Amino acid sequence: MSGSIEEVAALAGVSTATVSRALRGLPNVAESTRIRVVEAAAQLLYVASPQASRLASGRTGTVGVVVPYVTRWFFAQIISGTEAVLRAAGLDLLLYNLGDDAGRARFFDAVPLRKRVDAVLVLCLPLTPMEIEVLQALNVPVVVVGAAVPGFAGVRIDDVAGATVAVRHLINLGHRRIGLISGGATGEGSADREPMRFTAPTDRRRGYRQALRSAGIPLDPGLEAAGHFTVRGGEQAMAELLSAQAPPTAVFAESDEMAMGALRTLRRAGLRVPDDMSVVGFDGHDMAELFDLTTIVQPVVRQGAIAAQLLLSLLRHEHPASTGASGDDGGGGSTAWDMGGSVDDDAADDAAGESVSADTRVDPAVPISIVVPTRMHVRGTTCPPRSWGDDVSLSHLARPVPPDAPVM
Amino acid sequence: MSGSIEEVAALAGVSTATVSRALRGLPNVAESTRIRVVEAAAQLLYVASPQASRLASGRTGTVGVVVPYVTRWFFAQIISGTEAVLRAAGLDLLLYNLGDDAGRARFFDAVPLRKRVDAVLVLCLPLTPMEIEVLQALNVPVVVVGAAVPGFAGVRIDDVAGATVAVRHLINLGHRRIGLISGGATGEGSADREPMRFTAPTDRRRGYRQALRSAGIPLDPGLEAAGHFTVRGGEQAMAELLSAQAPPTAVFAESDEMAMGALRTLRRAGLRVPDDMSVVGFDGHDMAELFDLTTIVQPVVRQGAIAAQLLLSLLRHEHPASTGASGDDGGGGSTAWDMGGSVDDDAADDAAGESVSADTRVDPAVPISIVVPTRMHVRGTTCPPRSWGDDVSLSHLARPVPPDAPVM
DNA sequence: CGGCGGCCTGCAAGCGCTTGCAGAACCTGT
DNA sequence: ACAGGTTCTGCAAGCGCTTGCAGGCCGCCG
Repeated sequence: MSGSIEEVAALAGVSTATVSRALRGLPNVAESTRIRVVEAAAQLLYVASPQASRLASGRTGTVGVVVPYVTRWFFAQIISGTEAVLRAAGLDLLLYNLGDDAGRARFFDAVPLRKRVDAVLVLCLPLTPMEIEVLQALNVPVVVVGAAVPGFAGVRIDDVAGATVAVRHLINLGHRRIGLISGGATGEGSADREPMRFTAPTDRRRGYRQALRSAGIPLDPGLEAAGHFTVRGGEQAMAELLSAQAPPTAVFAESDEMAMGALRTLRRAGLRVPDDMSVVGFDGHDMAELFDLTTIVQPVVRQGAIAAQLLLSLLRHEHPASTGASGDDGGGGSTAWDMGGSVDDDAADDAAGESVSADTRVDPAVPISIVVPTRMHVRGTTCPPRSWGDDVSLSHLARPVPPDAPVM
Repeated sequence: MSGSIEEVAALAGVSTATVSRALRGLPNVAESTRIRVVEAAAQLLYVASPQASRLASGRTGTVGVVVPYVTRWFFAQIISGTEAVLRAAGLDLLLYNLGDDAGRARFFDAVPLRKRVDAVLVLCLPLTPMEIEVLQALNVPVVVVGAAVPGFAGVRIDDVAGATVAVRHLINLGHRRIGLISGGATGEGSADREPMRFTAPTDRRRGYRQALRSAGIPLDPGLEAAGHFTVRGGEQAMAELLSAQAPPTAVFAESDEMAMGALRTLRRAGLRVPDDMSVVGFDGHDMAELFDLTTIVQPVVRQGAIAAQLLLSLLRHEHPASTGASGDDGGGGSTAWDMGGSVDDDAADDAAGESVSADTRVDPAVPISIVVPTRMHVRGTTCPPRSWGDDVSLSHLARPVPPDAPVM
């Protein structure tokens, strides 16, 4: 097909070694030479063969991205942010779509990543010890988005805090009977559970409970309904809550999709939102706006971008040994950064911006963990309970909490 | 890292050439030898270096997938179908997310695919002649999904027919003033138009008009509103239609997302659906069910899968020369297959199943074009017009058409 | 029994780059 | 003017596979 490095070398009157160095911008090439080489390359429309470079250099120039389902809004968003950053850095992205439990097992059995990637990005999977081991055996940097996995660097939000803010919002509106629509695994062993076992549901449930507790509202197991982490799951959970003998006046759904399902059930039941029932979601799904849904917005595209940047920085600082925990500092914790708002963004996103600079690492042995902030977007699905006073019996127990009070 | 082919060769007591052949399942290896080699490889956990194979063989084992936006439901679905098939075939998928016009230009300028892929899959982009040329210069098979591009093989639905079915449904319900919510480019030159210029809007509009015409209903430009191919676009277009002096009693939206936007506008305007206004969408979006939206469902994941299979078959039959049009048969048309329902599916999907077998090609010189069927899913957003008879003046013009009459 | 065609296997020449090492050319300071 | 640096550049040895070609070994036909 198109020319090889030798032709360029010949045309520029230098050796292939010099062409290679010049084109890659290595420092030890005279500027005049570089210009000659670049021009020759341009003239021949030369593009280096990635296969050859990879073989010779031992770098694959590729990052593996492991995702539960590409089709889910959330993951597609993250991939989009990741792709932009990786491409800008000249890296290829190798996509692995798990699909289901079987696919997940197949993936971790076959480890199709061996010799194919320089780094791995894992989305939202709370990895099992065995899976962690498999990834570590790859001996490349690993970054996890949307889950905290011991030993691996990560980017995520604080689900507990986000959920707390959501529920506190409802409390402040005057609600006392607040339901939870949870995406957590239902029957522990049953085949009906959410296959990927995301950690978000658990954490968000924790945030829900915590908000209630700290407001002095007793927990009521009858106000917690669980289902799949999907629209349908939300529909069913809401139905379950409605059929309770003392239904809530408001619900917190652990995802926007579940919240949408809940809204549908409510509409079918002839209940009005927010008059009869307030609903809060979580995630900041594109469609949430369409439902005028109050929700906790997390920067999604940006988490993907940050994760990619983190990966790049790990790739640059590639240190021999230590692909996981091996810290000689006490404990095996991780360095956590809470990020305020700030600077530039390659991939445009919803909220404020963060960035990870190249040399921000604290201690190479301790994996970095970046926590990006969420914010509440109050829309039209929340308002004070219909007949404020219904819950008089409880209301004296609740102490109002300012919505922006520190969460923990 | 892990062993090389030589170690396997040594352990199995054969040459590296034999290991290579044995592991790839080439025919000329004695079965006993193959077993020994396979065992040795397993014992050493040997995995061939893709970089080395690729360099030596000249095949990249990679397919480039060019997509307007990964974040759009539709494209994510297609990618999912494609990924499954390609992975099963042992091919890697290199994702190119265009993002916007600038990204598109950048892509076709730099042609980042050169020397990197054995084939290219392009999603829904009506390619310009220049873009076609660029892809042809790659000299690899190209398959286009969701658009008919002369000279390239493709997989798509019949948008005109689908839209016709949708509108005919409304006509049969008794509607005579039927609006169109179009995603077509608004101001031709304006920066406000849909950047990617998909062909779906144009074709679906054509179907809309055709259905009206063949029912003897005169076209009314005042009943056609255009906007972006998004929820917001649908919102605005619906608002435009409502503000007309003689609003329609039903609307056909060119996508489910636009239909959702339309529903929102209607709700806000206090109109009830379907009583005051019937709405039909197009695509079979996951969320459509949530809105109980009547829509034209197209198999999306499956189109991605079929496209991948088509690509595989092109890769297998790789014929020298002819990467595009070069047919010696009269005309430059393409071989079109209309597919009925049938058999197996690697990637599970919505409706019936199709499959492309390896040796179905008619004439290597004429690019294959596969048309998959759509079907209408009638849900709750359509019903007869409120006051049947409002349009008496027009109704005598309309001749009812059975919903399942042949479309063309 | 010689020869011929098949079947397996090994040899070795790449595939097109990268990079350690060494040499050439050019500075610097003394 | 010379030793000791710097800077550039070229040499050539790989990187780990694939594959055309040739050769060895058999079995079988004439």
